[in-house]
Amino acid sequence: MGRKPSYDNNGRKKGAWSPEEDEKLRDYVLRYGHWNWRELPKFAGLARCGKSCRLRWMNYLRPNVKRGSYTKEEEDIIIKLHEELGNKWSAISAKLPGRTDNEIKNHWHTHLKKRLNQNQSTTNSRMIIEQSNNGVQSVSNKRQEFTPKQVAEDLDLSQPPILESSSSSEISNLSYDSALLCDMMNSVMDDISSTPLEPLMESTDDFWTQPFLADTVYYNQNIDDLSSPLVEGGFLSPYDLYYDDGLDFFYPSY
DNA sequence: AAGCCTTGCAACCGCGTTTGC
DNA sequence: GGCAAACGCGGTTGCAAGGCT
Repeated sequence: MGRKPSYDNNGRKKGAWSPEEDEKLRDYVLRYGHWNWRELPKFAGLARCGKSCRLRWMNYLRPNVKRGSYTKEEEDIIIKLHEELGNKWSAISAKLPGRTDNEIKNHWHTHLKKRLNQNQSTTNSRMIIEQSNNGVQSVSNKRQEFTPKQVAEDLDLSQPPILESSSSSEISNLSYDSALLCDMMNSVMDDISSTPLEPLMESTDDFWTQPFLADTVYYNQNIDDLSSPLVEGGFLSPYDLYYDDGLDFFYPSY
């Protein structure tokens, strides 16, 4: 998948990345970090623009980027966070360890949005059928559209423990409209109420709020494996490296 | 088997924000 | 405060793979 490799007017390569390019970029960033994306490709020996390098690193090469299918828990978190944050994909990805904003955005457009739309249309269809059967139209039934946000608000998703403890008698007291909405979101709600989101989110904050630290940790673990001399690796060091005790990043010394 | 259509996702593009001078 | 460069984000596009006819 992806785009055909091509070159822009400046002779910079566009399109799909080759394994060799990936290797160059990965090795370079693991060695030196992303000190300046614009200049980085020159030093790394890549005929790419900095933006392209950054994107490739962030979405594909970065250590701990999780590939593969989403778990239901992850999908539920995305749905819930999308209700709260809208299309703030980077904010959503910050709560999902190993998932990138681009990946979440793609997954949303190709899977989750579709799934929600199906649930929505199913619910609306059921309402129409039941209305015609009963000949009854309550005020709440007149609502044209049922967005997940409305459901979340109606059912107070911010307090899952209450839902978890809801008894069947309580549910029976809900209005006709709310019951249908409940039905629509049941699968989502079950997971949200039974999955403690906060600990998961808290546990991921440390990693995601310190992405470069994570890179550096990876670097520290693997620097010895990159045994070839820097210049032999096909790229140039932008600076002489040195560590300041107690600091976790590099200082350039031009 | 061949052509067309749909799907999934990598990558690009434009623009707003942040940072440094 | 103003400006330019760099960064980061979100929307959009392009294309390969698989499904369908």
